[in-house]
Amino acid sequence: MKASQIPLFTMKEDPKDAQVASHRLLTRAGYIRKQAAGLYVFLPFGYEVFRKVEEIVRQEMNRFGAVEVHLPVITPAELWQQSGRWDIMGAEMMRMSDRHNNLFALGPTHEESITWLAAQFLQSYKQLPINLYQIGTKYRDEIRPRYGLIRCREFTMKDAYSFHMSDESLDETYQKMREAYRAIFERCGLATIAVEADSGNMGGSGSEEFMVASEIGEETLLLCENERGCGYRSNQEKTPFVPREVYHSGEPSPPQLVETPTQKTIEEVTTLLQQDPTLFIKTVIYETDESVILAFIPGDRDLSEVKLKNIAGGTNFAMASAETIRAVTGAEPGFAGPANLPVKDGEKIQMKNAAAQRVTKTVQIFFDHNIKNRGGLISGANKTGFHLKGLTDGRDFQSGETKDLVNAQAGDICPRCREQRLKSTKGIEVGHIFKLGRKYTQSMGLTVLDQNGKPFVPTMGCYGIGIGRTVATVVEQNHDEKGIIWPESISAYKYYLIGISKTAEEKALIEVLYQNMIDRGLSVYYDDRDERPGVKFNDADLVGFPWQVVAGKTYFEKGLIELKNRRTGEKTEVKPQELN
RNA sequence: CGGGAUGUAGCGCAGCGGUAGCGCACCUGCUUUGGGAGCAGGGGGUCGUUGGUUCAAAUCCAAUCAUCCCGACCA
Repeated sequence: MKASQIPLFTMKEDPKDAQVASHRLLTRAGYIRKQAAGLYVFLPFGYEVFRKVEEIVRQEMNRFGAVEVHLPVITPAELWQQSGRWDIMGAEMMRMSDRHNNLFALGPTHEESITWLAAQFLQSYKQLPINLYQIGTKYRDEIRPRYGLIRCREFTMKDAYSFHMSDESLDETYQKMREAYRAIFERCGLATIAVEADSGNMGGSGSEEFMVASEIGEETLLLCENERGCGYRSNQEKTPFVPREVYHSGEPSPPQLVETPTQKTIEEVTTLLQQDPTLFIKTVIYETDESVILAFIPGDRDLSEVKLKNIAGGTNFAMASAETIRAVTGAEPGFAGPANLPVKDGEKIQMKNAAAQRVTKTVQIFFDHNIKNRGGLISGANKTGFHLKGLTDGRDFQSGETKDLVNAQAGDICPRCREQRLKSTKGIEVGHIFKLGRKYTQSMGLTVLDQNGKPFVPTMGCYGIGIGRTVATVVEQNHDEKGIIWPESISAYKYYLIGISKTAEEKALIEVLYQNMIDRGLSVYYDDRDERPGVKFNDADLVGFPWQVVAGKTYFEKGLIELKNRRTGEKTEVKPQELN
């Protein structure tokens, strides 16, 4: 292809709304263009790369036994209502209606759709296992689209869904998908880290995420430290908390009220009372449409919202409003604690919601493992302006069956080997594999007949890769101050041909060289613009094809071209026939 | 949705009550041609939108929309 056929869309200056390397460079080099927040046009080079990634994904999925289909982007509301996600998905799901006022959603994901499809033709255990996938457009009305292709509202995902008669069969496919994912990312030139992950609102049991280590990563990963480590890798959301040192009790004493008129945070109260934050009980209050949730955790640590949400369940999980806090503690926010709490676990209370309607919510109370059987603790007194000292589990409050509620962090003990410390790194999620279980097959009513002729509800797996995000993370990992450095496997073109000619005769010679390369089936982009050499060199570096071919003086004199490796900068003079 | 910031030519920006400007890009011509050329000429903007204040608004005020950054969702 020539510049006169596919123009370059390069820019000299960074667009001001692009913050991260991939967004900046993909825009400047003319691969993508933003049309609205989280909505991007793929320009010719960008679409070429996109299709290369897609093709690698397709090949590997096929190789590992998956079958490609294509599902509609517009999905009828009934499917979502059947699974119960029409309400749960909330504003993230873009909705629309047709001329008959039938409701639809622009599919943010396709579990319902594929399960509906499976129910159309799956009848017998003999048809299982089966793994169906598609490469399709998804719509998610993200609260905050960000970082160019990394977080879009319209994006392309390869999503695969497998159906099985047994957990063993699911496990087998799950392992195959894991291998396929490794192969895909490796072929794309991406270094990924597979970590244990939380399943989020997808439901199901096991799941792993494929992460690309990056400073702009939105996930925190915890890894078992160094070579002696056990290899444990997990998303912080999922990592069980194992404290570095056992939490000890404080001085035993009867409960004592202390005045803390303005001190609300743990930090303020520790300063006032001159006590270690580990002796505090931090109270965190959340609410859902159905319940008010109180969590009690060690004062020096942060609550894991994901863990709490998974334990508590419910819809529209969010921090409790000040009004709710007053309703359950009888005090202003900042003075809540487990002792003298006016409400009990499981109690139903009347309160007003944000729309000032009267609602009934159930109180749920959870204690972290590290509160159990301890004494001499300090916490809010459920009385505005006061805290309580000398609190003891079993006497002043009942921790009952405790939970893991705390976010693990770097420096904590590895929950698997229980020896090494964890270290942390930031990561971008490019792929995610789940063991989904029967959540969708059950709700969508998918059954097949088993060996005994009895109806059986198959179990499911699902496996996703963000195509555009993969492109973006490749750029995050492969660039320098001059531009992008594409791995050969997904570069739009292999060679960037720069002709430097002073006369029409010379230009004609380069044209012949280009034609020869094309005739030999080489992937080459010829910059035939009438620009000065410097302009072309800079654009070649910016768009980042792996090899630059310069045809100039040495070509006219000796018939040799200069071959430059974009990554290493290494230059050699070769005969054109040597290119492949 | 909360907190912060920004909307002026394709891109990056200045102007902050008195006729709309700069650099790059673009068009024409000449000269140039191995790391973002020079000269000369030229085209292009209802100053995000709506309303207000004023003799006069890009500029002041209000509302609204959009975009970006920081927090809760996800490939």
